Amino acid sequence: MANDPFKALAHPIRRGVIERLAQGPATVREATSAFDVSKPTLSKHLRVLEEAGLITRVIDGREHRLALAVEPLREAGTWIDEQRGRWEGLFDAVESYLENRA
Amino acid sequence: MANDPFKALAHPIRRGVIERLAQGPATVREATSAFDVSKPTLSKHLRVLEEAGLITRVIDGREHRLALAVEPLREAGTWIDEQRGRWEGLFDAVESYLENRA
DNA sequence: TAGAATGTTAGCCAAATGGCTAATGATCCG
DNA sequence: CGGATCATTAGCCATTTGGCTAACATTCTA
Repeated sequence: MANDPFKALAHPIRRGVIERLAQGPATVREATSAFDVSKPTLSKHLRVLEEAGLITRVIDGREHRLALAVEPLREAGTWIDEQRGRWEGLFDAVESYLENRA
Repeated sequence: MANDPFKALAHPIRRGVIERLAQGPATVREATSAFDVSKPTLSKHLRVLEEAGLITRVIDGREHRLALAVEPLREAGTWIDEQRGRWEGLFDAVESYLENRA
């Protein structure tokens, strides 16, 4: 459990759902109406997001209320920032390495 | 061309290569020696990273010098930050929605 | 020049991914 | 009750992904 969040972000529809949920919680229908694929397909995408821990689900009657879970998103963002930060800390070394290693 | 960077980050080996390159440019061997898979497999992973624009390659004799290309990484990081930022801007609305919608 | 080193291509294969339809479950409402 | 609504499961299929071995191309070096 708590599957790879990067893998979950790999599909455009799933990123679209995240974008929708970032503007506020929503039901499945509200969160997915923008995408032109079948309901079962969307259901699968939601499952992937849920298993990655990126969204939470509360069942309320016949509706499922989805909400963004920021923590895994934060971790993913942090990972990216770290890599970028390290890289940008050694810009001197880079060009010389690429052009002509001593 | 300039394929989906998130998709490229979806595999742990590819993220590992990014981590290695964030510490400085490296040859293929240097960048991949930590991973216990065959050379052709690694070669494929590098191709994915390159097509996503996440790394650059300069061929120098028999060695290929790899370097991180920060720009797509920055864009991915920015996307995540934006979603998180929006979400965190409406924490009041969230709980009421989840618990009891008016 | 022969062999070692670096890396890629070609081709194969099993498993995962992403789509679909049909059917099901559960709930709301007239 | 009975139909409409919201959403999922089950099962199918084509494509993609990620791994492998074998073979090749290039370059360095003893």
